[in-house]
Amino acid sequence: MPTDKKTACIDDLRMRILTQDIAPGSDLDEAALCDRYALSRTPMREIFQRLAGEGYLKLEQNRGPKVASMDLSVMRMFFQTAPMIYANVARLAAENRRRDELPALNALQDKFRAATEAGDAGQAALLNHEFHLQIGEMAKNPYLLPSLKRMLIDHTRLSQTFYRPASEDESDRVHKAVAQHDAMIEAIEAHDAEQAVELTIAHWNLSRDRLERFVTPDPLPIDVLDMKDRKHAV
Amino acid sequence: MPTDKKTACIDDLRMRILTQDIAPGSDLDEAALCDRYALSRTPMREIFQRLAGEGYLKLEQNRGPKVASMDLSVMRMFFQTAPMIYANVARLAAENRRRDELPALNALQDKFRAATEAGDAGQAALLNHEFHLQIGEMAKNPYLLPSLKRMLIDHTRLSQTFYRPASEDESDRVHKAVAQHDAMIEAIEAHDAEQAVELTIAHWNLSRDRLERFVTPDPLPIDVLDMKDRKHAV
DNA sequence: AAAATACGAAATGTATACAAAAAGTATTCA
DNA sequence: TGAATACTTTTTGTATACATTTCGTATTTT
Repeated sequence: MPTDKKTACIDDLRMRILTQDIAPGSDLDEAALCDRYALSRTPMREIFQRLAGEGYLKLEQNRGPKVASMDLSVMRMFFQTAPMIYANVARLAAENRRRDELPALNALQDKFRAATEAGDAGQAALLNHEFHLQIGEMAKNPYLLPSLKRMLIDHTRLSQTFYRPASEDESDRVHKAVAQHDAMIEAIEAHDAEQAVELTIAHWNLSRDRLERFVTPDPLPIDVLDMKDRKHAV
Repeated sequence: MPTDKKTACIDDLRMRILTQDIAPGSDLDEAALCDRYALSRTPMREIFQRLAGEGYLKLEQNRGPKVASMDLSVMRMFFQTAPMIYANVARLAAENRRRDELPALNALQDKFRAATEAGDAGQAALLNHEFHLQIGEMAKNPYLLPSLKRMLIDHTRLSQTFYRPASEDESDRVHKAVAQHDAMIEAIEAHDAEQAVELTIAHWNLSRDRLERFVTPDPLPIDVLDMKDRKHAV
Protein backbone atom coordinates (compact mmCIF):
# COMPACT_ATOMS: atom_id res chain seq x y z
CA MET A 1 0.00 0.00 0.00
CA PRO A 2 1.84 3.09 -1.21
CA THR A 3 -0.28 5.48 0.84
CA ASP A 4 1.27 4.24 4.07
CA LYS A 5 4.58 5.42 2.73
CA LYS A 6 3.06 8.85 2.34
CA THR A 7 1.55 9.11 5.83
CA ALA A 8 4.80 7.70 7.22
CA CYS A 9 6.63 10.51 5.47
CA ILE A 10 4.26 13.16 6.83
CA ASP A 11 4.54 11.80 10.36
CA ASP A 12 8.30 11.63 10.15
CA LEU A 13 8.61 15.17 8.85
CA ARG A 14 6.29 16.45 11.57
CA MET A 15 8.35 14.62 14.17
CA ARG A 16 11.64 15.94 12.82
CA ILE A 17 10.34 19.49 12.83
CA LEU A 18 8.93 19.19 16.35
CA THR A 19 12.20 17.86 17.72
CA GLN A 20 14.11 20.54 15.82
CA ASP A 21 15.95 17.78 13.97
CA ILE A 22 15.01 20.08 11.13
CA ALA A 23 15.63 23.58 12.45
CA PRO A 24 13.08 26.42 12.36
CA GLY A 25 13.58 28.54 9.27
CA SER A 26 15.57 25.98 7.32
CA ASP A 27 14.83 25.13 3.70
CA LEU A 28 13.68 21.72 2.56
CA ASP A 29 15.20 20.05 -0.47
CA GLU A 30 12.39 18.50 -2.49
CA ALA A 31 14.60 16.17 -4.50
CA ALA A 32 16.47 14.94 -1.42
CA LEU A 33 13.24 14.23 0.45
CA CYS A 34 11.76 12.40 -2.55
CA ASP A 35 14.85 10.27 -2.48
CA ARG A 36 14.82 9.69 1.26
CA TYR A 37 11.15 8.69 1.45
CA ALA A 38 11.03 6.97 -1.94
CA LEU A 39 8.21 9.17 -3.21
CA SER A 40 7.92 11.00 -6.48
CA ARG A 41 7.57 14.74 -6.63
CA THR A 42 3.79 14.89 -6.93
CA PRO A 43 2.91 13.25 -3.60
CA MET A 44 5.83 15.01 -1.91
CA ARG A 45 4.49 18.35 -2.99
CA GLU A 46 1.05 17.42 -1.69
CA ILE A 47 2.73 16.66 1.62
CA PHE A 48 4.30 20.13 1.62
CA GLN A 49 0.89 21.67 1.03
CA ARG A 50 -0.60 19.71 3.91
CA LEU A 51 2.21 20.55 6.32
CA ALA A 52 2.01 24.20 5.29
CA GLY A 53 -1.71 24.13 6.06
CA GLU A 54 -0.95 22.77 9.50
CA GLY A 55 1.61 25.49 10.14
CA TYR A 56 4.74 23.34 10.02
CA LEU A 57 5.99 24.82 6.76
CA LYS A 58 5.79 28.06 4.87
CA LEU A 59 5.44 28.00 1.08
CA GLU A 60 6.25 30.79 -1.32
CA GLN A 61 6.04 31.20 -5.07
CA ASN A 62 8.93 29.61 -6.94
CA ARG A 63 10.94 28.66 -3.91
CA GLY A 64 11.38 25.62 -1.75
CA PRO A 65 9.40 25.05 1.44
CA LYS A 66 10.75 26.55 4.65
CA VAL A 67 10.21 25.25 8.15
CA ALA A 68 8.09 27.71 10.14
CA SER A 69 10.41 30.09 11.96
CA MET A 70 10.19 31.17 15.56
CA ASP A 71 11.22 34.79 15.70
CA LEU A 72 10.97 36.84 18.84
CA SER A 73 7.97 38.88 17.71
CA VAL A 74 6.01 35.68 17.19
CA MET A 75 7.13 34.28 20.52
CA ARG A 76 5.66 37.28 22.27
CA MET A 77 2.30 36.34 20.80
CA PHE A 78 2.88 32.75 21.75
CA PHE A 79 3.13 33.56 25.45
CA GLN A 80 0.25 35.98 25.25
CA THR A 81 -2.14 33.61 23.48
CA ALA A 82 -1.31 30.17 24.84
CA PRO A 83 -3.15 30.33 28.19
CA MET A 84 -6.37 31.48 26.53
CA ILE A 85 -6.37 28.72 23.93
CA TYR A 86 -5.26 25.98 26.30
CA ALA A 87 -7.76 26.95 29.01
CA ASN A 88 -10.70 27.12 26.65
CA VAL A 89 -9.80 23.85 24.98
CA ALA A 90 -9.53 22.19 28.39
CA ARG A 91 -12.95 23.51 29.39
CA LEU A 92 -14.54 22.22 26.21
CA ALA A 93 -12.79 18.86 26.51
CA ALA A 94 -14.18 18.42 30.01
CA GLU A 95 -17.64 19.35 28.79
CA ASN A 96 -17.71 17.38 25.56
CA ARG A 97 -15.43 14.38 25.97
CA ARG A 98 -16.87 11.01 25.09
CA ARG A 99 -16.23 8.02 27.33
CA ASP A 100 -14.55 6.10 24.52
CA GLU A 101 -11.93 8.81 24.09
CA LEU A 102 -10.54 8.43 27.61
CA PRO A 103 -8.52 5.23 27.03
CA ALA A 104 -6.47 6.92 24.30
CA LEU A 105 -5.68 9.82 26.65
CA ASN A 106 -4.66 7.43 29.43
CA ALA A 107 -2.49 5.42 27.07
CA LEU A 108 -0.64 8.55 25.98
CA GLN A 109 -0.14 9.59 29.58
CA ASP A 110 1.31 6.16 30.44
CA LYS A 111 3.78 6.41 27.58
CA PHE A 112 4.56 10.00 28.52
CA ARG A 113 5.30 9.06 32.11
CA ALA A 114 7.52 6.20 30.98
CA ALA A 115 9.48 8.52 28.67
CA THR A 116 10.12 11.04 31.46
CA GLU A 117 11.24 8.28 33.82
CA ALA A 118 13.51 6.84 31.17
CA GLY A 119 14.98 10.30 30.64
CA ASP A 120 14.08 10.25 26.95
CA ALA A 121 13.60 13.99 26.54
CA GLY A 122 12.73 14.07 22.85
CA GLN A 123 10.13 11.33 23.21
CA ALA A 124 8.67 12.97 26.31
CA ALA A 125 8.19 16.23 24.46
CA LEU A 126 6.51 14.45 21.54
CA LEU A 127 4.20 12.46 23.83
CA ASN A 128 3.31 15.60 25.74
CA HIS A 129 2.40 17.05 22.33
CA GLU A 130 0.16 14.11 21.51
CA PHE A 131 -1.44 14.24 24.95
CA HIS A 132 -2.52 17.84 24.52
CA LEU A 133 -3.56 17.18 20.94
CA GLN A 134 -5.84 14.42 22.16
CA ILE A 135 -7.44 16.85 24.62
CA GLY A 136 -7.90 19.16 21.66
CA GLU A 137 -9.72 16.46 19.73
CA MET A 138 -11.97 15.81 22.73
CA ALA A 139 -13.00 19.47 22.80
CA LYS A 140 -14.90 18.93 19.55
CA ASN A 141 -14.31 22.49 18.41
CA PRO A 142 -13.13 22.78 14.80
CA TYR A 143 -12.59 26.52 15.20
CA LEU A 144 -10.16 26.36 18.12
CA LEU A 145 -8.36 23.21 17.01
CA PRO A 146 -6.23 24.84 14.30
CA SER A 147 -5.02 27.45 16.76
CA LEU A 148 -4.25 24.80 19.34
CA LYS A 149 -2.29 22.80 16.77
CA ARG A 150 -0.22 25.82 15.80
CA MET A 151 0.48 26.61 19.44
CA LEU A 152 1.55 23.05 20.11
CA ILE A 153 4.02 23.04 17.23
CA ASP A 154 5.95 25.91 18.74
CA HIS A 155 5.36 24.75 22.30
CA THR A 156 6.90 21.36 21.52
CA ARG A 157 9.82 22.90 19.67
CA LEU A 158 10.47 25.22 22.61
CA SER A 159 10.13 22.46 25.17
CA GLN A 160 12.89 20.32 23.73
CA THR A 161 15.02 21.20 26.74
CA PHE A 162 12.21 21.05 29.29
CA TYR A 163 12.33 17.29 29.70
CA ARG A 164 16.11 17.18 29.88
CA PRO A 165 16.37 18.51 33.44
CA ALA A 166 19.76 19.92 34.34
CA SER A 167 19.15 20.27 38.05
CA GLU A 168 17.19 18.79 40.95
CA ASP A 169 14.77 21.71 40.76
CA GLU A 170 14.07 21.12 37.08
CA SER A 171 13.60 17.42 37.62
CA ASP A 172 10.96 18.27 40.22
CA ARG A 173 9.21 20.37 37.56
CA VAL A 174 8.91 17.39 35.26
CA HIS A 175 7.41 15.25 38.01
CA LYS A 176 4.89 18.00 38.70
CA ALA A 177 3.98 18.19 35.01
CA VAL A 178 3.32 14.45 34.91
CA ALA A 179 1.15 14.69 38.02
CA GLN A 180 -0.79 17.58 36.51
CA HIS A 181 -1.56 15.44 33.48
CA ASP A 182 -3.03 12.82 35.80
CA ALA A 183 -5.18 15.43 37.50
CA MET A 184 -6.31 16.81 34.15
CA ILE A 185 -7.45 13.37 33.05
CA GLU A 186 -9.46 13.05 36.25
CA ALA A 187 -11.10 16.44 35.76
CA ILE A 188 -11.95 15.71 32.15
CA GLU A 189 -13.33 12.31 33.04
CA ALA A 190 -15.47 13.88 35.77
CA HIS A 191 -16.76 16.56 33.36
CA ASP A 192 -15.32 19.11 35.80
CA ALA A 193 -14.69 22.03 33.45
CA GLU A 194 -13.64 24.54 36.13
CA GLN A 195 -11.08 22.16 37.56
CA ALA A 196 -9.77 21.34 34.10
CA VAL A 197 -9.25 25.06 33.39
CA GLU A 198 -7.52 25.64 36.72
CA LEU A 199 -5.17 22.72 36.21
CA THR A 200 -4.39 23.83 32.69
CA ILE A 201 -3.44 27.31 33.87
CA ALA A 202 -1.23 25.80 36.57
CA HIS A 203 0.32 23.50 33.97
CA TRP A 204 1.05 26.46 31.74
CA ASN A 205 2.56 28.50 34.56
CA LEU A 206 4.83 25.61 35.44
CA SER A 207 6.39 25.50 32.00
CA ARG A 208 6.28 29.17 31.06
CA ASP A 209 9.45 30.33 32.81
CA ARG A 210 11.45 27.43 31.46
CA LEU A 211 10.21 28.09 27.93
CA GLU A 212 10.86 31.81 28.14
CA ARG A 213 14.43 31.15 29.14
CA PHE A 214 14.85 29.03 26.03
CA VAL A 215 13.45 31.78 23.81
CA THR A 216 15.85 34.44 25.04
CA PRO A 217 19.21 32.76 25.46
CA ASP A 218 22.22 34.70 26.62
CA PRO A 219 23.27 37.02 23.83
CA LEU A 220 26.32 36.06 21.83
CA PRO A 221 29.39 38.26 22.31
CA ILE A 222 28.73 41.01 19.81
CA ASP A 223 32.28 42.14 19.19
CA VAL A 224 33.38 38.94 17.50
CA LEU A 225 30.53 39.07 14.99
CA ASP A 226 30.43 41.17 11.88
CA MET A 227 27.10 42.45 10.57
CA LYS A 228 26.47 39.50 8.32
CA ASP A 229 26.91 36.90 11.03
CA ARG A 230 24.92 38.97 13.48
CA LYS A 231 21.93 38.97 11.18
CA HIS A 232 22.19 35.22 11.07
CA ALA A 233 22.40 34.90 14.84
CA VAL A 234 19.15 36.79 15.40
CA MET B 1 1.99 34.32 -16.26
CA PRO B 2 0.21 31.05 -15.62
CA THR B 3 0.25 31.45 -11.84
CA ASP B 4 -2.33 34.21 -12.01
CA LYS B 5 -4.72 31.68 -13.43
CA LYS B 6 -4.13 29.58 -10.36
CA THR B 7 -4.67 32.32 -7.77
CA ALA B 8 -7.71 33.46 -9.72
CA CYS B 9 -9.08 29.94 -9.44
CA ILE B 10 -8.41 29.81 -5.69
CA ASP B 11 -10.04 33.18 -5.15
CA ASP B 12 -13.04 32.24 -7.24
CA LEU B 13 -13.53 28.93 -5.43
CA ARG B 14 -13.26 30.67 -2.05
CA MET B 15 -15.82 33.22 -3.18
CA ARG B 16 -18.20 30.60 -4.49
CA ILE B 17 -17.99 28.65 -1.25
CA LEU B 18 -18.50 31.75 0.90
CA THR B 19 -21.57 32.80 -1.06
CA GLN B 20 -22.88 29.24 -0.95
CA ASP B 21 -22.82 29.21 -4.73
CA ILE B 22 -21.19 25.87 -3.93
CA ALA B 23 -23.21 24.45 -1.08
CA PRO B 24 -21.75 23.21 2.21
CA GLY B 25 -21.17 19.47 2.08
CA SER B 26 -21.24 19.20 -1.71
CA ASP B 27 -18.62 17.29 -3.67
CA LEU B 28 -16.27 18.92 -6.13
CA ASP B 29 -15.64 17.41 -9.53
CA GLU B 30 -11.94 17.61 -10.22
CA ALA B 31 -12.22 17.10 -13.97
CA ALA B 32 -15.00 19.66 -14.33
CA LEU B 33 -13.04 22.28 -12.38
CA CYS B 34 -9.87 21.62 -14.39
CA ASP B 35 -11.97 22.27 -17.43
CA ARG B 36 -13.64 25.39 -16.07
CA TYR B 37 -10.43 27.06 -14.92
CA ALA B 38 -8.23 25.72 -17.71
CA LEU B 39 -5.80 24.05 -15.32
CA SER B 40 -4.40 20.57 -15.39
CA ARG B 41 -4.95 18.16 -12.55
CA THR B 42 -1.68 18.77 -10.71
CA PRO B 43 -2.18 22.48 -9.90
CA MET B 44 -5.89 21.87 -9.26
CA ARG B 45 -5.05 19.27 -6.67
CA GLU B 46 -2.59 21.65 -5.03
CA ILE B 47 -5.43 24.14 -4.84
CA PHE B 48 -7.59 21.54 -3.11
CA GLN B 49 -4.83 20.95 -0.59
CA ARG B 50 -4.51 24.66 0.11
CA LEU B 51 -8.25 25.21 0.47
CA ALA B 52 -8.47 22.17 2.73
CA GLY B 53 -5.73 23.67 4.90
CA GLU B 54 -7.73 26.87 5.17
CA GLY B 55 -10.86 24.98 6.16
CA TYR B 56 -12.88 25.51 3.01
CA LEU B 57 -12.68 21.87 1.92
CA LYS B 58 -12.35 18.48 3.49
CA LEU B 59 -10.18 15.84 1.84
CA GLU B 60 -10.35 12.12 2.36
CA GLN B 61 -8.40 9.20 0.98
CA ASN B 62 -9.50 8.13 -2.46
CA ARG B 63 -12.48 10.43 -2.69
CA GLY B 64 -13.18 13.82 -4.13
CA PRO B 65 -12.94 17.02 -2.11
CA LYS B 66 -16.02 18.08 -0.17
CA VAL B 67 -16.98 21.61 0.80
CA ALA B 68 -16.80 21.98 4.59
CA SER B 69 -20.21 21.19 6.03
CA MET B 70 -22.10 23.19 8.61
CA ASP B 71 -23.91 20.69 10.78
CA LEU B 72 -25.78 21.74 13.86
CA SER B 73 -23.23 20.32 16.30
CA VAL B 74 -20.54 22.48 14.71
CA MET B 75 -22.81 25.52 14.71
CA ARG B 76 -23.18 25.22 18.47
CA MET B 77 -19.42 25.57 18.76
CA PHE B 78 -19.48 28.44 16.30
CA PHE B 79 -21.74 30.54 18.51
CA GLN B 80 -19.84 29.55 21.62
CA THR B 81 -16.40 30.38 20.25
CA ALA B 82 -16.92 33.38 17.98
CA PRO B 83 -17.09 36.13 20.62
CA MET B 84 -13.88 34.99 22.26
CA ILE B 85 -11.91 34.88 19.02
CA TYR B 86 -13.34 38.09 17.61
CA ALA B 87 -12.85 40.03 20.84
CA ASN B 88 -9.26 38.93 21.31
CA VAL B 89 -8.38 39.61 17.70
CA ALA B 90 -9.90 43.08 17.97
CA ARG B 91 -7.89 43.78 21.11
CA LEU B 92 -4.65 42.72 19.48
CA ALA B 93 -5.43 44.66 16.31
CA ALA B 94 -5.92 47.82 18.34
CA GLU B 95 -2.65 47.19 20.16
CA ASN B 96 -0.50 46.13 17.24
CA ARG B 97 -1.86 47.78 14.11
CA ARG B 98 0.59 49.69 11.99
CA ARG B 99 -0.31 53.05 10.58
CA ASP B 100 0.19 51.87 7.01
CA GLU B 101 -2.46 49.17 7.45
CA LEU B 102 -5.28 51.60 8.14
CA PRO B 103 -5.87 52.74 4.53
CA ALA B 104 -6.65 49.17 3.46
CA LEU B 105 -9.19 48.84 6.26
CA ASN B 106 -10.82 52.12 5.35
CA ALA B 107 -10.94 51.17 1.69
CA LEU B 108 -12.72 47.93 2.52
CA GLN B 109 -15.18 49.74 4.74
CA ASP B 110 -15.97 52.20 1.93
CA LYS B 111 -16.66 49.38 -0.48
CA PHE B 112 -18.66 47.56 2.17
CA ARG B 113 -20.86 50.58 2.83
CA ALA B 114 -21.41 51.05 -0.89
CA ALA B 115 -22.46 47.41 -1.28
CA THR B 116 -25.01 47.66 1.54
CA GLU B 117 -26.42 50.87 0.10
CA ALA B 118 -26.63 49.29 -3.34
CA GLY B 119 -28.45 46.34 -1.82
CA ASP B 120 -25.84 43.91 -3.15
CA ALA B 121 -26.17 41.33 -0.39
CA GLY B 122 -23.62 38.82 -1.63
CA GLN B 123 -20.99 41.48 -2.16
CA ALA B 124 -21.72 43.03 1.22
CA ALA B 125 -21.18 39.71 2.95
CA LEU B 126 -17.89 39.16 1.12
CA LEU B 127 -16.64 42.66 1.91
CA ASN B 128 -17.63 42.24 5.53
CA HIS B 129 -15.52 39.07 5.43
CA GLU B 130 -12.53 40.91 4.03
CA PHE B 131 -12.96 43.71 6.55
CA HIS B 132 -12.72 41.34 9.49
CA LEU B 133 -9.90 39.42 7.84
CA GLN B 134 -7.95 42.65 7.55
CA ILE B 135 -8.45 43.27 11.27
CA GLY B 136 -7.16 39.74 11.78
CA GLU B 137 -4.01 40.52 9.83
CA MET B 138 -3.48 43.66 11.88
CA ALA B 139 -3.56 41.63 15.09
CA LYS B 140 -0.20 40.07 14.09
CA ASN B 141 -1.02 36.83 15.85
CA PRO B 142 -0.30 33.72 13.76
CA TYR B 143 -1.85 31.48 16.40
CA LEU B 144 -5.29 33.10 16.45
CA LEU B 145 -5.45 33.88 12.75
CA PRO B 146 -6.27 30.34 11.57
CA SER B 147 -9.15 30.16 14.04
CA LEU B 148 -10.43 33.54 12.94
CA LYS B 149 -10.27 32.48 9.31
CA ARG B 150 -12.25 29.33 10.00
CA MET B 151 -14.84 31.29 11.95
CA LEU B 152 -15.18 33.81 9.15
CA ILE B 153 -15.79 31.11 6.56
CA ASP B 154 -18.87 29.90 8.39
CA HIS B 155 -19.86 33.37 9.51
CA THR B 156 -19.92 34.60 5.94
CA ARG B 157 -21.81 31.57 4.71
CA LEU B 158 -24.38 32.05 7.47
CA SER B 159 -24.70 35.78 6.85
CA GLN B 160 -25.74 35.41 3.22
CA THR B 161 -29.23 36.54 4.21
CA PHE B 162 -28.12 39.16 6.72
CA TYR B 163 -27.50 41.84 4.13
CA ARG B 164 -30.71 41.12 2.22
CA PRO B 165 -33.02 42.78 4.75
CA ALA B 166 -36.64 41.73 4.49
CA SER B 167 -38.07 44.35 6.83
CA GLU B 168 -37.52 47.88 8.11
CA ASP B 169 -36.17 46.45 11.34
CA GLU B 170 -33.59 44.32 9.53
CA SER B 171 -32.56 47.22 7.34
CA ASP B 172 -31.86 49.16 10.50
CA ARG B 173 -29.61 46.31 11.63
CA VAL B 174 -27.47 46.62 8.53
CA HIS B 175 -27.07 50.38 9.05
CA LYS B 176 -25.99 49.72 12.61
CA ALA B 177 -23.45 47.15 11.46
CA VAL B 178 -21.94 49.65 9.05
CA ALA B 179 -21.74 52.28 11.80
CA GLN B 180 -20.08 49.79 14.13
CA HIS B 181 -17.40 49.16 11.53
CA ASP B 182 -16.69 52.89 11.46
CA ALA B 183 -16.41 52.97 15.23
CA MET B 184 -14.13 49.93 15.21
CA ILE B 185 -11.79 51.62 12.77
CA GLU B 186 -11.64 54.64 15.06
CA ALA B 187 -10.86 52.50 18.11
CA ILE B 188 -8.17 50.56 16.28
CA GLU B 189 -6.63 53.75 14.93
CA ALA B 190 -6.61 55.24 18.45
CA HIS B 191 -4.98 52.08 19.89
CA ASP B 192 -8.02 51.87 22.16
CA ALA B 193 -8.11 48.12 22.85
CA GLU B 194 -10.93 48.19 25.41
CA GLN B 195 -13.18 50.13 23.09
CA ALA B 196 -12.34 47.81 20.19
CA VAL B 197 -13.34 44.80 22.29
CA GLU B 198 -16.57 46.41 23.43
CA LEU B 199 -17.56 47.35 19.89
CA THR B 200 -16.72 43.89 18.63
CA ILE B 201 -18.95 42.28 21.26
CA ALA B 202 -21.76 44.65 20.33
CA HIS B 203 -21.19 43.88 16.65
CA TRP B 204 -21.41 40.18 17.38
CA ASN B 205 -24.57 40.55 19.44
CA LEU B 206 -26.20 42.48 16.64
CA SER B 207 -25.75 39.68 14.13
CA ARG B 208 -26.09 36.66 16.41
CA ASP B 209 -29.88 36.40 16.48
CA ARG B 210 -30.15 36.80 12.75
CA LEU B 211 -27.52 34.14 12.16
CA GLU B 212 -29.10 31.72 14.61
CA ARG B 213 -32.39 31.99 12.78
CA PHE B 214 -30.63 31.04 9.57
CA VAL B 215 -29.06 27.98 11.19
CA THR B 216 -32.38 26.52 12.27
CA PRO B 217 -34.78 27.15 9.41
CA ASP B 218 -38.36 25.98 9.48
CA PRO B 219 -38.32 22.23 8.99
CA LEU B 220 -39.44 20.94 5.63
CA PRO B 221 -42.77 19.11 5.55
CA ILE B 222 -41.69 15.60 6.37
CA ASP B 223 -44.55 13.67 4.82
CA VAL B 224 -43.71 14.60 1.25
CA LEU B 225 -40.14 13.32 1.54
CA ASP B 226 -39.10 9.70 1.32
CA MET B 227 -36.04 8.53 3.21
CA LYS B 228 -33.58 9.21 0.44
CA ASP B 229 -34.64 12.79 -0.11
CA ARG B 230 -34.77 13.42 3.61
CA LYS B 231 -31.15 12.40 4.01
CA HIS B 232 -30.28 14.88 1.31
CA ALA B 233 -32.29 17.68 2.87
CA VAL B 234 -30.46 17.43 6.18
C1' DA C 1 -36.45 -13.05 -7.61
C1' DA C 2 -32.71 -11.93 -4.40
C1' DA C 3 -28.06 -12.11 -3.23
C1' DA C 4 -23.47 -12.53 -4.62
C1' DT C 5 -19.93 -12.09 -7.68
C1' DA C 6 -17.50 -10.41 -11.65
C1' DC C 7 -16.85 -7.11 -14.95
C1' DG C 8 -16.30 -2.46 -16.77
C1' DA C 9 -16.22 2.53 -16.35
C1' DA C 10 -15.00 6.41 -13.78
C1' DA C 11 -12.41 8.44 -10.17
C1' DT C 12 -8.27 9.09 -7.56
C1' DG C 13 -3.18 8.52 -6.80
C1' DT C 14 1.60 8.40 -8.69
C1' DA C 15 5.48 8.83 -11.83
C1' DT C 16 7.68 11.25 -15.23
C1' DA C 17 8.49 14.26 -19.11
C1' DC C 18 8.52 18.86 -20.37
C1' DA C 19 8.36 24.18 -19.52
C1' DA C 20 9.47 28.13 -16.96
C1' DA C 21 11.93 30.45 -13.57
C1' DA C 22 15.68 31.18 -10.39
C1' DA C 23 20.39 30.69 -9.11
C1' DG C 24 25.00 30.06 -10.02
C1' DT C 25 29.16 30.53 -13.05
C1' DA C 26 32.06 32.16 -16.32
C1' DT C 27 33.25 35.52 -19.57
C1' DT C 28 33.60 40.08 -21.25
C1' DC C 29 34.66 44.81 -20.96
C1' DA C 30 36.05 48.77 -18.64
C1' DT D 1 40.47 44.07 -10.36
C1' DG D 2 35.56 44.66 -10.45
C1' DA D 3 31.13 45.20 -12.28
C1' DA D 4 27.95 43.77 -15.74
C1' DT D 5 26.11 40.50 -18.81
C1' DA D 6 25.40 36.10 -21.09
C1' DC D 7 25.30 31.32 -20.53
C1' DT D 8 24.64 26.96 -17.94
C1' DT D 9 22.76 24.44 -14.28
C1' DT D 10 19.44 23.67 -10.88
C1' DT D 11 15.11 24.22 -9.06
C1' DT D 12 10.18 24.88 -9.37
C1' DG D 13 5.74 24.54 -11.93
C1' DT D 14 2.66 22.06 -15.19
C1' DA D 15 0.82 18.53 -18.27
C1' DT D 16 0.03 13.95 -19.11
C1' DA D 17 0.47 9.01 -19.16
C1' DC D 18 -0.03 5.17 -16.31
C1' DA D 19 -1.50 2.52 -11.95
C1' DT D 20 -4.72 1.78 -8.52
C1' DT D 21 -8.94 2.08 -6.26
C1' DT D 22 -13.81 2.76 -6.12
C1' DC D 23 -18.40 2.57 -7.81
C1' DG D 24 -22.06 1.24 -10.80
C1' DT D 25 -23.95 -2.44 -13.65
C1' DA D 26 -24.78 -6.78 -15.38
C1' DT D 27 -24.44 -11.49 -15.03
C1' DT D 28 -24.46 -15.64 -12.53
C1' DT D 29 -25.99 -18.64 -8.91
C1' DT D 30 -29.08 -20.30 -5.62
